[in-house]
Amino acid sequence: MGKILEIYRSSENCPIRTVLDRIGDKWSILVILILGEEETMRFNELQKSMNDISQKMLTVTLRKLESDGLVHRRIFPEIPPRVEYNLTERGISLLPHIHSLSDWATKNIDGIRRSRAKSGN
Amino acid sequence: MGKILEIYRSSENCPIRTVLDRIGDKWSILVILILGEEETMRFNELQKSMNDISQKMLTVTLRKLESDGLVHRRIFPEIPPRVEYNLTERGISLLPHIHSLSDWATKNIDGIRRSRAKSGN
DNA sequence: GATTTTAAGTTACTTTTGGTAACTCAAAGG
DNA sequence: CCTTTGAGTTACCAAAAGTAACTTAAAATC
Repeated sequence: MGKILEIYRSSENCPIRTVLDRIGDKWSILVILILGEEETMRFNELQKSMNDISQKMLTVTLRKLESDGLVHRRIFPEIPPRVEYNLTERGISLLPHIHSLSDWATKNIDGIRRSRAKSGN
Repeated sequence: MGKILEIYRSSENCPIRTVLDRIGDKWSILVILILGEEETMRFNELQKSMNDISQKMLTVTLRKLESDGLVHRRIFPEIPPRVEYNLTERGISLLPHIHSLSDWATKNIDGIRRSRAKSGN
């Protein structure tokens, strides 16, 4: 029995699940990757660059990332409002791991699509 | 504008999203990590080691992983039935990336918990 | 000076995904 | 003949994600 499995069994306090439950949602990883490329972005810029996320889901996603200390939110007291987002130190430290995942995805997507087709999607 | 963002914008065929939409669900990464440690496991062994997944969700998760060619399913024609699961080559090639993510999670969990507490969870 | 535009959200509502509990199947054991 | 066993289904209920319309206050347009 490996170390990871033992941690999992005490599932109350399992770090991996605590973290993955959050960034394992539909949009978080995407936001982190985008902010990793663009440094600083405003709300609408982010939304356009994701191109199919709703305002509500972007708000929810950013608030979660903010509360985990992965993304920083800076409000300018202007009208119309201006809010800028960027990765925190912690968010930046997560980037390479997500990049290695997305590199894997790019390399394996053809094989995966073929598998899905065989099994009737 | 980086390469990744351009790929995202053509979101129909984006490899990263196609893959993450699947393994970004609640249980897939967990199953992959466990099968990475135990080599071969039966359905009920998997369920016990996850400790709070329902039969239905384990079935659904395994079927998706199978159809992506990440997990192999071997049925023994016995009664009561016996079904053994293990990672495929492709599944094994994904393991190190998931491990690096979970190492990050372990290192950062304390800081993340502190952030969450500050923001009122 | 009334109307529209603008950025960054809310709110109320619908649809999809996840979760629970009970049921199935066919043979072996008591 | 009734229960147990492993690997699931099925029918049902709750939670998360998605949609469309609304909000807010100033500045720009008519």
